[in-house]
Amino acid sequence: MKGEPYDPKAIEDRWRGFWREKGYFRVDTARPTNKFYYLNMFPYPSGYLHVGHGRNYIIGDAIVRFLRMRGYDVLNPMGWDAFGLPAENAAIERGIHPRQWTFDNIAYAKDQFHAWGIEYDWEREITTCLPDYYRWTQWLFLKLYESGLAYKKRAAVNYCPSCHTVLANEQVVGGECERCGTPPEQRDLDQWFFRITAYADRLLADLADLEWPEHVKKMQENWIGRSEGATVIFRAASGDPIEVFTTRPDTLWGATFLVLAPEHSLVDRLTAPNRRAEVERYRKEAARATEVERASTERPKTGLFLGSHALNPVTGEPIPIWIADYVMPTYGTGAVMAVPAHDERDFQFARAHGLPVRVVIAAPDGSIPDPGEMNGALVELGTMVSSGPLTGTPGGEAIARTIAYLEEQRIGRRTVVYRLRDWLISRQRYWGAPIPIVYCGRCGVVPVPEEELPVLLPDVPFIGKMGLADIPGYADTVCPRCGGKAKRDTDTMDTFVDSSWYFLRFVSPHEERVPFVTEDVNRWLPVDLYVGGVEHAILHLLYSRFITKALHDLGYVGFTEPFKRLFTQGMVCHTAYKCPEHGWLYPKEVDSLRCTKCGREVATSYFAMSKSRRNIVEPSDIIARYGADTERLYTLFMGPPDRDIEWSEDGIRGAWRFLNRFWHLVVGQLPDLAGVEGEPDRFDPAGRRLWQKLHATVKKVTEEFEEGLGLNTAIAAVMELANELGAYVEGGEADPRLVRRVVRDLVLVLSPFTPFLAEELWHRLGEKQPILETPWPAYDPAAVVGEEVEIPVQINGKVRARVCVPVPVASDPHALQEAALAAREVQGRLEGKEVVRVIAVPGKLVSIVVR
RNA sequence: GCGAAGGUGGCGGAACGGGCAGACGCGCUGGCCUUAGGAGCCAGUGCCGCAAGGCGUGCGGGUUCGAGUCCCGCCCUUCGCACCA
Repeated sequence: MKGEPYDPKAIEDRWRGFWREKGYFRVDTARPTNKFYYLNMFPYPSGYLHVGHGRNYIIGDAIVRFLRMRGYDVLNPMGWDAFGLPAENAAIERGIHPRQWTFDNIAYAKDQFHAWGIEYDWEREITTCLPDYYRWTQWLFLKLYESGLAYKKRAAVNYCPSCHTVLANEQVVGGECERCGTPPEQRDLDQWFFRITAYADRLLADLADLEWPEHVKKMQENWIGRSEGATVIFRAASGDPIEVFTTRPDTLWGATFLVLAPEHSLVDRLTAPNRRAEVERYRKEAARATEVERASTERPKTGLFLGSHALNPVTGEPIPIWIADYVMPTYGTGAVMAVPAHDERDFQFARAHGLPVRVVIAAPDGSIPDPGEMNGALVELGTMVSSGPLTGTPGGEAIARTIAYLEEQRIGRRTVVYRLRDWLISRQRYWGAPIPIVYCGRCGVVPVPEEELPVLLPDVPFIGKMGLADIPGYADTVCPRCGGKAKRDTDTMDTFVDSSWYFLRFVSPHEERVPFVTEDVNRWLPVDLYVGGVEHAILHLLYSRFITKALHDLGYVGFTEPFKRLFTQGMVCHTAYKCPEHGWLYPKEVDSLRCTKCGREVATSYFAMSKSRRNIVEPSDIIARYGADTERLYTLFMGPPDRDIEWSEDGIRGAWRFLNRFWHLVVGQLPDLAGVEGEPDRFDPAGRRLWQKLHATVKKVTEEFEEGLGLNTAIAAVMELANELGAYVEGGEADPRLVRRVVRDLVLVLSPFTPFLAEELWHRLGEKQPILETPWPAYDPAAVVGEEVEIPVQINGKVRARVCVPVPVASDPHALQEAALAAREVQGRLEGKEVVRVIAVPGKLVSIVVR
């Protein structure tokens, strides 16, 4: 290859500083004319960012550059989710303070963004671990406290013994601690909760209006888990009322026993004296079983009779009361009425323990099965039988009429139950925002007055795993109300509280009197496009929605949803090597698929990049070899942004080669383009094809940015155009005005993907106005269509010929049909055949059926 | 078990509301250039076949002039949820 070589290092060093100097990524939030709030989920600063993290921000930077060229005032801020356990754990390992570890990482990550050509308005930077931010996290806590949405209660909570702290329900994933994989223990502790359940119905209903991926909405819907049914009151022989929740009140006449969770508060009172020892033993075992064991469907249903009875409120019959660990203490009322004939779990339980089965719903065919013969529950709705006054009620009305009956008889009521639990936010760790509460012997629980915020994290040398309770003197304070001696709450808040409102702070990050200015956030939010990983589908996204709604109800914001449109990008996977003896290996520890330490064969597999699997690719290596533009282009090209993709060394070379070809193509044309002005107006056939391709390409790229975000195909389209331009200039007789126009537009449409290369070539083309001040190229829909189209002709369903016809002919069915039938190739094929039918689809094809 | 997404060349992946399957890129093959190549350039590349032609989008049916795309019945993968009463 002749000519000046493509030197990404020199080019990238030249332009990186330029964009920052020009302040292209700053926006005046006070006076937007055409606002767009683009937001990437902010990173947790845990060491350096790898190319997988890069994907998120590269997608964002490309979109933001596009939007700027389209004339939007784009707010595209960045910050750091800087509190949290990993910082403490890393600090313990390295013997340094979490603050230092965090700020070192932040400094490094900022350099990485800069190297990638990803620019933000760093004057808007938010760091959640700084007092000027967490002061407002504490303010948020106080507002929720004042309105009754933050409360403290003693409850059985998940405690992670490895992380030394309690966890929210959402942070127990598949029965394990979300962070470290340890199964949490149940502990009875006094903890702070946010009353997210008060918003369950709205969190569910408002999903409908969000432009979010369906599966993410579904996950939230499942998590909230609404079910409709009835509460029914049974009365124990002791006189105690036992409330149960059921979605099938119509089966009440078939309830032949009750089952309580072992933790149910009435178990003590309902246990017969002679069964007490056994019951205690069972309860202990249930408490010991992990959540996963207990929730396993495989497990046989164990249970124990308490030795007492309750009355079925509609039949008046005494039925036995059992406890069983398949009944969850936290769902519904923690007690169920068992209807073995019509519920699969109850059926299994009844069969296992010899309990009676009574059929009260007819089978779909109208028959009434013999309970002794049944080998499964009859769960479909059906006509009620043997059900006292409601006997004969058809399945469609059964539930509603039973509820009406229960309400009339005052033995039950319509009830809606949610699976969602209140959000447990206390954490017994150091690196978080202290809970701004004081406990006074005289005044009780006293919130720290707003004007005394922030309650500062004590600045102490970091000596290991500890919470604020371990720091001498921290808890000692005076009561803000009476001035007497008092103790501070020694817990910090879940870091998801920090991130549940940061998108508000970005609009006015330096505001010192309030966390955000209502008028300003109302102008900028909801976020127009929020991009991040699907791993936050429930946690962060649900919490943020809740906090937004709460702030709305308190009058602080005028909107009820934080993120109008959500896009979840896929993860970047890479080969991981595992030696049977030495565990995960770095690629350099593997030679010919054998471990260099022990020579044993290693297992290879693909996983999302992570430090623990030692399969990350470092951006600095890639940038040193190929430049940031190549990494950016490859990252976007290798697959659809919402899907997981596999990083490949060969693939990145493809991107590198394309940029080299493009560079040489454009640089090679520069001498011919000097002084060329004006738009092309007359075309030869090759020129006409190129002209059409140009408009089609601009259209394609524009639409991908505006709609589906299929940036991989947008890049493919740009490559096609570049290839065609190459062929056109090779072909001789090139019109310099056309070449100039195509080169210009190519550089512009490529600029969101490879901004350095684009800016350099743009400059060399003699353009005075930097790319980010230049409008995105327009396309002419008429030119996209072109003047002639090739129409395939099918004979009996197979493509046998192609005809080239002018557009007006192609769009007229009759003319198209005639043109196709007249074509020589077609004629030859039709000889001796009878044409049965001809279908001409304008602009698409002609299909001929022959016999 | 329930729900969602997906299954297309050797690989990553294209294909707007039924209308040319395999765009773009990787890899591979052949050639050119080079002292050299993990560089570059040119050509080829779904499969079978010398060819004409035939076969091809997980499997089996169906609708249609025409199906990767729609319908019915399965299989597999991934991800959620999972004794939720």
